[in-house]
Amino acid sequence: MTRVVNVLLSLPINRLFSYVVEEDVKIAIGDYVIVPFGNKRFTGIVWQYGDNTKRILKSIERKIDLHGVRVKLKVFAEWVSQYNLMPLGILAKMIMGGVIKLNNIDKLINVPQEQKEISQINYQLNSEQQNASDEIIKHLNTYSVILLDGETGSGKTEVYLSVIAKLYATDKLGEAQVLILLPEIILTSQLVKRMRLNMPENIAEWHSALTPKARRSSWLNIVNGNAKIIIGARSALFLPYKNLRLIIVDEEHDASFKQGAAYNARDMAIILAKIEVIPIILSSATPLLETIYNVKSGNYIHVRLKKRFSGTDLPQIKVVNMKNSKQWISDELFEYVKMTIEKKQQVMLFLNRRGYAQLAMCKKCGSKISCLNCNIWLTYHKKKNRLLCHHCFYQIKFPEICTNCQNNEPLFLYGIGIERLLEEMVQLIPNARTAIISSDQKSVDNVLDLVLKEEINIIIGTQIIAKGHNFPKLTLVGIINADLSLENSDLRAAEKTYQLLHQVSGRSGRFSERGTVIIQTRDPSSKIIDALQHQQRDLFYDIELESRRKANMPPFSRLIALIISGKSHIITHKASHEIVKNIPCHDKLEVFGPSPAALNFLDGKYRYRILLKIYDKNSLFVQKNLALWIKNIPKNINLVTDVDPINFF
DNA sequence: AGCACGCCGACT
DNA sequence: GTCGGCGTGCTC
Ligand SMILES: [Zn+2]
Ligand SMILES: [Zn+2]
Repeated sequence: MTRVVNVLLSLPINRLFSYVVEEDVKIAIGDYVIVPFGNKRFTGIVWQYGDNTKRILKSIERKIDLHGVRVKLKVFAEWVSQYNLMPLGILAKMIMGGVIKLNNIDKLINVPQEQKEISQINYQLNSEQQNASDEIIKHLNTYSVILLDGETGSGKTEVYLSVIAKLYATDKLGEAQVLILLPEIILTSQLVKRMRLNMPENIAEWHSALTPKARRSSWLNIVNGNAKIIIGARSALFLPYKNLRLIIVDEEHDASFKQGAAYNARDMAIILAKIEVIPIILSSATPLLETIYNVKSGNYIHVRLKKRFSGTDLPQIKVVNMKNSKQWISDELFEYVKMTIEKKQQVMLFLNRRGYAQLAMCKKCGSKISCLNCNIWLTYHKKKNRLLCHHCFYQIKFPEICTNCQNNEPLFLYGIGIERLLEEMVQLIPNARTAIISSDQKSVDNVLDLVLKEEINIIIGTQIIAKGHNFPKLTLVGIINADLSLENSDLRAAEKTYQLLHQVSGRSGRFSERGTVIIQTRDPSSKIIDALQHQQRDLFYDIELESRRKANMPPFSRLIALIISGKSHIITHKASHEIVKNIPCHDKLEVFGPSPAALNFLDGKYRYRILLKIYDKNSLFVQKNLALWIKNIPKNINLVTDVDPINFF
């Protein structure tokens, strides 16, 4: 009898391919194999046993002699694929970590596997850390979600180390592995350095920027169990751990855990913990609203980690009403900046808008210059003297005459971006030494260096300066437009503003004297601003939760967004309606749309959006039936699904 | 994802 | 005439 197996290839295909296993070949589920595919060869994972079909099958070329994928990881991969509506093959690729490739198989299987010694973990806990650690340790033997609720400066790393030490002490086989998931690549190297002091031989780093050699070494050590602590970015979730016993999600509120329409790594980490029946620690000083909701519902365990010297360094928060103001920088902010600089201290100004001006408009005919591919205005960048589209790559030289009416007066520049903010600051304060930290910069290290050397006294940024840095001289933070983040169609806009303020408060004057935060807003009486100003965290969460409850938004429902796009407006519009028509009535499902997407024309394509609201917590009704609903839409229509979306572009 | 196949516009 | 653009379909 010929044996047949179904193999998962690391291609973006949501199906398996059947192969014959030759008589003398030993193959088990989970094995890595090389197979012929088309006129090429590929690596894949034996996913299940198959039946002999009528079709003539090719044979498995050979098995790669490595420890195969465990059943629980397969279950996890299948769940992630189904829930997030992504092809299973993508998960094969992430499991293999870009390491199992045809040209380097021998570098994987012929390496001597020396067993590395496990070093003693050294740590010191203060009483607050000890309490938190004791509380977490109670839950180490089963699936549980623990919120470690504490400030950045409260020494969470020490708590992690103590919990990890306890885990190893109770692990008889000495195989336990711990995954620490971080939101951004830049953060990994800091923590890796810190952890290597403790366990020089047993730390593995994982993220997309590793060199092929480092990647291979980390992957092998994760598979063979030499790596005990794995510090990684989101893709580290899918690696074939030998014996994963604990997951720690650091800064669980961070938006980087979900990238665009892709899976949410923080949420998937919880699923992995559930499948592996292991504990997961979510750590943050400003937890997600959803996390707080789950704490209140008794689903998550709440462990508080208090800061030792809290109270003394809370900044003073001043709210400035900009409602009828014609200026970008209020008199209050100006006075404070001037004062701070005179005292030889540093200022940070935050404005989430790149470029110089939001749009350019003709003074005579009022025509505004927009992108040819997208339905948005072009942003003026003064340094380049160009108008750029922030949603595609379109850009033009700044025109000297209006293309609409040939008027040769200079175009009027409307709105403010960080370049213009910098210019105004320099005009207002002659001895300002400024630097920009913008989200389109590749590295901020040189700027941070200048800040630390005090060669800069005003930092202007679109984002909060790289985490994990302390600036003792930074005593004033100004938020130029607090309303901006509340209006950009983001489910977590209010939360993000709160997080920003919190980080900023922690940043400002952490050491020497009391810092000041100035918030400029057009709506100073809003409840959110009020809760922020008085740092009433519980009040903030209560207000936000109540507004979510009223709007039936998450965590009181779950969302799935469908973005339908195509080059023809009519066909795209028609296809969107067709999809909605195909969705059956269901008492736990509400359908909104189709409506033109917030970006209704992007990159040369018309875009419509359908929003599905699901009231059943665990139902996969949409995931299971979507293929049926979209079966008949034309081939030239593109569909993107965003499960649990956070922004609504 | 690749890669082949095929159909239409524009250029020697 | 044919060269090459990409839209479409298939890979066990
Ligand atoms: Zn004009
Ligand atoms: Zn554009």
